[in-house]
Amino acid sequence: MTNQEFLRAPKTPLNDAQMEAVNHTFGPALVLAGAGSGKTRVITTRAARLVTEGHASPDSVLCVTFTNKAANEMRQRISSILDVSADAMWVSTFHAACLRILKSEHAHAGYERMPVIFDATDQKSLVKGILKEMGVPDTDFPYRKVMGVISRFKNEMKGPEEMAGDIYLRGAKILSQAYYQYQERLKSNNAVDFDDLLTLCISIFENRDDVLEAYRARFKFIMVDEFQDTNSAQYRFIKLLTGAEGNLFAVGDDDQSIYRWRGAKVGNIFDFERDFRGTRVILLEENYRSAGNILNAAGSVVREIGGRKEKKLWTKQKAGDPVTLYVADDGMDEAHFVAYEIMSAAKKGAAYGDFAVFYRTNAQSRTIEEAFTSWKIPYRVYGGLKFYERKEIKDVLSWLRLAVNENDDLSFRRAISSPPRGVGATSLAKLASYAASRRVSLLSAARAEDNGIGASAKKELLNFAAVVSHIGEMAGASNASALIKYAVENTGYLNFLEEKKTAQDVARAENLMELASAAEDDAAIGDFLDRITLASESDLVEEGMGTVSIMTLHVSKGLEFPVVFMVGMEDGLLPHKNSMDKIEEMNEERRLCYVGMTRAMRKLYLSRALNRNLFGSWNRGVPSIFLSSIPDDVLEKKKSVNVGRTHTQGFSRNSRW
DNA sequence: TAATCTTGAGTTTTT
DNA sequence: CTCAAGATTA
Repeated sequence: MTNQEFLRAPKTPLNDAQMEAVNHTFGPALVLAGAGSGKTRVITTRAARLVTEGHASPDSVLCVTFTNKAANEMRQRISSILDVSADAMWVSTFHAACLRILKSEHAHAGYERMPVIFDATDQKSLVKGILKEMGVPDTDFPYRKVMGVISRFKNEMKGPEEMAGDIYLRGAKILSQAYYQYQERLKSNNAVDFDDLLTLCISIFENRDDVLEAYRARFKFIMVDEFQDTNSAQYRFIKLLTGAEGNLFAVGDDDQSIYRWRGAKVGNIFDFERDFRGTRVILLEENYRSAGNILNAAGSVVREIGGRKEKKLWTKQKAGDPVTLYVADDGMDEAHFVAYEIMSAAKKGAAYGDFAVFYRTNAQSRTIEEAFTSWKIPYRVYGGLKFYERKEIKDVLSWLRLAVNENDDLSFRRAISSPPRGVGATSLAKLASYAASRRVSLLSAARAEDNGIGASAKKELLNFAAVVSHIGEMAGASNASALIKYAVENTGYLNFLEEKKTAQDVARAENLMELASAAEDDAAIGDFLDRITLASESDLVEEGMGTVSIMTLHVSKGLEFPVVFMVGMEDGLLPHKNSMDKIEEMNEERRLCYVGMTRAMRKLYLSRALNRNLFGSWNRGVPSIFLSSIPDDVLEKKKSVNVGRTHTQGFSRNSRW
C-alpha cells in the first residue's frame, strides 16, 4: 500500500491466508481483507504469479481499482515482481478501463467519433442550464439533487422513461425531462460523463455478443480491488466480462464501505457467493499496520453494526500507546493541541510526514491550518479544490477542449469570456438561438456571416474562432505541453492575468505554467485531457514529503500514517448531523470512523471540543456516540491544557470561553 | 458588458 | 464565518 509497507513486504513471508489467496488460480474467489491485512500485496503477488507460472500472459489479466493512485501502485509492484514487462496487463481504474474499451468500440454505442469526457464541473453547468431553461424552481429541484438522481438511475442502467414511471420518486416527471435533456446535450456536445463510460460499455457488451466474446476471450483473469465500493454498474460490467470459467478474484472489506451515498453497494459482497457458484471465500484477518490498542479501539466502533461479514482482526504487534482522547475547550484549542503535539515530536526528531490530521467536513480544515501556520508547521491539504478544477486551469483548458472537439458548446461558453472580450449575455443568447435553429455548434454559428450579431461582437467572435482553429490545426503537430503554452499566450489569457497583478492572479499564472509541465509526458492533447479528467486529488498523496497531511476521513481511505489525529469527535460532526436519523447512514458514519482510526500505525489521537463555532454561532459539543464504544482500558483522556492560548498571545480573536 | 454588492446556503466526492 | 451565485450599478 505505502512505501513503508512495500519496503517491509519482501522480508515478511506471506501468512497462510495470504498464501491461499495468492495461490488461488481458477474459479471465483472472494477475499475479505480487513484493514491493513496486506490486500494489495495479495493482489499484486497473485497477478505476478499467474504470469510467472504460465497460467496467463500479461495481456490476459485485468486488474481494476477505484483510484489512479492505487492502480499506479499496483502496476509498479506487479512489474517489480515480474521479470517480464507488465505493460500489456490492464491495471487501471474502472473508468480508465472503460475509456480504453470505448476508444475501440464507441461506434457500437452510436458515437461516430470518440466522445470527450465531461467532468463534474461540466455536468454541473449542463444540469444548471437545463433546469433554468425548464424554469424549474431550484428550491424544489436543487441541481445537486438532480445530478444525484440522474447518476443513480444511470448506474442502475435505467433511462428517462423508467425515471418518469418511478412512483417512489418525488417530481419524477420533471426529473426525467431533465435527465432526457441532459443526455441529449451530452450527445450533441459529443461528450459523455463519468457514468456513461461504464454504462456505454455495459450496453455494448449486452447488445453485441461478438464484442463481448472478444473481451472475454482476452481477459482470462479479472481482479477487483475495494470490491465493497462497487456500484451496480461496475458489478454488472465485471459480471459481463467474467467468462464461463469465472476466474474472478474480488478483494474487499465490508467494514470499509463508505460510499453508499454515491451508489456503492456493499450488498455486492453478499451477492457474490450467490452470483458465482463455488466461490472460495478467504479471510485475511491479521493486521500488519496498527498497534494493538488502536486496532482494539477501532474494532469496537464497528462491532456494533449488524449484518457484517464477521471478521476478527488481530495483530502480533504490542498494545503500544493508549489511544489519546483530548477534550478541548473549543476548536482553536483543539487545533493548537494537535499543532503542539506535532511540534514537540518534531523537536525530538520525528518527521512531519509521519503525521496526518483527519476531519469529517472540509470546513474543519481552516482552524487546523491557522494553528499550523502560527506554529510554522509545514502541511498540505488533500482534497478540497482540485488542481484541474481551478478556474484558470478550466479556462485555458476550455480553449483546448473546444479546439479538439468543436461541438463542445460548454467549453465555447467558457472560452469566449476567458478572458472577457466584449461578447456578453445578449450576443451569446442570439448566437445560441441561431445555433439551435440550424442544429450547429456555437463555434460554427460564431463563424457564420448571417448570425445576426452586432458588428463589434461579431468581429470578436471571428477573431475568437480563428484562434480556436489555429490551436486545432496545431494540435495534430505539436505535443500537449507546447500546445498549452501556445494557448496560454495566444488567447490573451496570460496578458489578462498579468495586467491585473493581484497576488491571486500571479498564483494563477504560475498554475498555468504548472499545467504546461504536467502535460510534458503526453504526446497528444486528447490523451492529456482524458488523463486529467480521470485524475483525482488523492492521486497526489505521497509520503515522506516532509509535510503534515491533512484531509477528510473519506480521502484517508487506503492510506496509512505512523501518527493520526482525528478531530471533531462530536455528535453532529462524526456522526454527521445529516446522517444521524437513519440507521444505515449511521452505520456508514461508524465505518468512516473505523476507516480513519485504522489508518494509524503507532499512535492515534482523538479529540473533541466542548464548544464549537459552526457557521458563526457557538454550539455545545456533545461527545460522539462512537467514543462510547471504545473500551476505557485502551483510552487515555486528556483535559484541555490550553496550549494554544499561550502560543497565540492570550484570549485573542474568537475565544469567548 | 463588466465590476461590485448582496444574499443565501454550507457532508462526504475514488472517476 | 466564507464562498459562490445572482442582482445591481457604473
